[in-house]
Amino acid sequence: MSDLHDPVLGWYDEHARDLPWRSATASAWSVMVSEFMLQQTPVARVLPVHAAWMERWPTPADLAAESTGEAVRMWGRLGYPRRALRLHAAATAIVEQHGGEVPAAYGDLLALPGIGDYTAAAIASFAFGRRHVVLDTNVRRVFARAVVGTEFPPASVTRAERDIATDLLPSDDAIAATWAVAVMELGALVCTARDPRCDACPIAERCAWLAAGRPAHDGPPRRGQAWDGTDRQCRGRIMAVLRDADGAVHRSSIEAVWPDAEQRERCLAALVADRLVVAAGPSAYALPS
DNA sequence: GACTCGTGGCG
DNA sequence: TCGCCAAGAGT
Repeated sequence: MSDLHDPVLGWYDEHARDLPWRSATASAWSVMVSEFMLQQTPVARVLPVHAAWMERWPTPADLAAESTGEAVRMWGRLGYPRRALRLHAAATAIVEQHGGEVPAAYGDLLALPGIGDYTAAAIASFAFGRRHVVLDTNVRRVFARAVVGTEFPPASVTRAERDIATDLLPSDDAIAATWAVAVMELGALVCTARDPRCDACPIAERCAWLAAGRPAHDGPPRRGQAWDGTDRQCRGRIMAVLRDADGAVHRSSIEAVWPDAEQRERCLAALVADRLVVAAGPSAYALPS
């Protein structure tokens, strides 16, 4: 299995994108901000927001000193704005519990809001060069194809996947960290979900899926995410109104973007419960101050 | 495990 | 056109 290392590492050395959070001078905070923003969000959309964010809040303390509403506003249209809330909460915890420095230990990272197994391993690995299994959707797809021989990984992370990733993880910390980002990059650029570029793949000769003739996914159909008319669409409309306003907005402005009163009120209440929105008077709402 | 939670680009 | 998908986490 370890004969995958050299080709992947060599390919990465030649083809890695020059992303800001990968620069030699990038801070751990920059890496952490990028990981929050990249959760379920493509790199191209993260780039400008990450740059603006780091310009305005170069350290965790800078963000922690701001209101959560400003964090949500700066988050812009990245989606899943609760991530902005969690990033703000994580920055606050870093100031209060870690002297303002992003912790390097996986366990300390995992304890922060908005950080799960993937993000904790990613920050420890990418920002601090530590040896961790970094299992994201890209890595899972690469291993599913190259090692298992299936087009896609299971719906949720399995023990078998973790075992494969653990077996393949180089023993040296620094090499393991590069390996982690290299496999992820291979999944993002070559071993893509749709239309993979096997002709450009450094491990094509060792890929079980390619050797099997690229068999199509046969498991249960992977259900897509409904959107039209959902609460998420409704919440998004409401958040857009509040983001684009200077201060509080009258409820009539919110009513204008979602005709279904029952759903609108339910979503508004949920947004308030989530602390993404606060009531600003009897019939006005705003981002939290 | 199954659901929920935004947004927009691409084939 | 429209379904699929993008460096997941929390409940």
